Amino acid sequence: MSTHAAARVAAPTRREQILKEAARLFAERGFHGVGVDEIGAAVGISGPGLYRHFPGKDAMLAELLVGISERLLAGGQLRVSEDASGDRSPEALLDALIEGHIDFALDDRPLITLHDRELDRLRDTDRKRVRRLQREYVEVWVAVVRDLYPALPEHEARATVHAVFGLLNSTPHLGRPGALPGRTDTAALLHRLARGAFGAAGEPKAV
Amino acid sequence: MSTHAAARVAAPTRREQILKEAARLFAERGFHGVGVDEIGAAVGISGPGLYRHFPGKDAMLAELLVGISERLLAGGQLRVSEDASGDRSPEALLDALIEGHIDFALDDRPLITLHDRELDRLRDTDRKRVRRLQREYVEVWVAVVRDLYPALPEHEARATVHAVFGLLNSTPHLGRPGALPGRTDTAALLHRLARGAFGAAGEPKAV
DNA sequence: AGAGGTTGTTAGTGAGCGTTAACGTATCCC
DNA sequence: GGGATACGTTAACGCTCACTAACAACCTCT
Repeated sequence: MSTHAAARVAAPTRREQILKEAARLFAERGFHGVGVDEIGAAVGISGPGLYRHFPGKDAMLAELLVGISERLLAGGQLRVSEDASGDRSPEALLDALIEGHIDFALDDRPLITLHDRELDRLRDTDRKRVRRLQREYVEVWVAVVRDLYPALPEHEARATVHAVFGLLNSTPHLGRPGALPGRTDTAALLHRLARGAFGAAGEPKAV
Repeated sequence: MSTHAAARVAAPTRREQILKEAARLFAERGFHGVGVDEIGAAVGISGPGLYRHFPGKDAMLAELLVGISERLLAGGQLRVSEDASGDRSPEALLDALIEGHIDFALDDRPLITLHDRELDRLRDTDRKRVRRLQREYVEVWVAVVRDLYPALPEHEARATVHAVFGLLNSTPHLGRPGALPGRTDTAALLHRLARGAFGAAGEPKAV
């Protein structure tokens, strides 16, 4: 709307630059471990200039966490709704969810880190909102998993989903940014691992 | 040694009380989010009284993280060395590692949280030491996994181990302390999931 | 040209917090 | 009894850091 910039690659606005750098710094040193001066320096302005774009440091974290949660949920819901006609197999649906989550975990590693690390630094209202979005996202997965493995009790399905999130979100521990042996291979490996875990949950005897 | 106390249940010394409460508080609100006054209050003394037991706040975190890493590594090495005669199957050995890690993840949830969350707050020397211990622990697992699945390339084995750690360490997300549907069942489920993931890593075609 | 909005700047303020100082008290040992 | 030691206390210091105030440069529109 307000930006009549070239429709090309959508030049990153100042706000977006700030959010991106803040995410990186928060992930590296923690919310309390990063000063506003550092965030400003990372985008070329210094210190209190940030307050032209955000009402405070908390607001940056809040916008980051709410944004992540909303995008994750929206992505999951989109993939499920694409299957509204029910023509896809439950396996394919679960694969789609896994693939989407892996894309996210590989492309936005700082955000993944923040997502379960700095949630407690939010104001009550924001924290509740993020938790709600997270819960809804989990429920999307649980529904698909239980569709695929009807014999799996609900609480086990939920615990399994949380555990698989832990597995997929391990990407920040896999070495520094470029150390991965190829994004495609890593994604494929994580996918296999996740499917293996779900399979073990749903078909215990196969172990 | 210095404590000639009753051999009974080993009455917790002040230092141990402090470490336990500090671990809980650090896990709940982050290292920088907790003040020394709070830690003191949690053990019945207030504020600077802590400095009779620790040279500083950093030292508490360092002792916690080094302690965790050492216990994890020692536990893993012990389980492997028990098999020095080689009479146990690789499967049983991997199961023993998984079981030990699960016990740890279920019994010391705050420490698990700290373990990968507050590492960067340590002084260089302590951080390097913890990283070294963590790396050695990973290598113990990698050796066992590659023994079980010789066809698995080393970097994939290592990534898989990290991912399974993420899976097992998801216990803090499984609801508040008492909400687990029975410790035994949770442990069994996590064990199945981990074995499923390893199996998928080692036998890709089975998927 | 000049008013107004946007986006910076630097200097300062006030609160929080880790740490130290100075001081009390109980216990142990001779 | 009387030091030494262990373990607390409260008061204060000093630094960091989020945030505000006051001011300046540029862009746009009439």
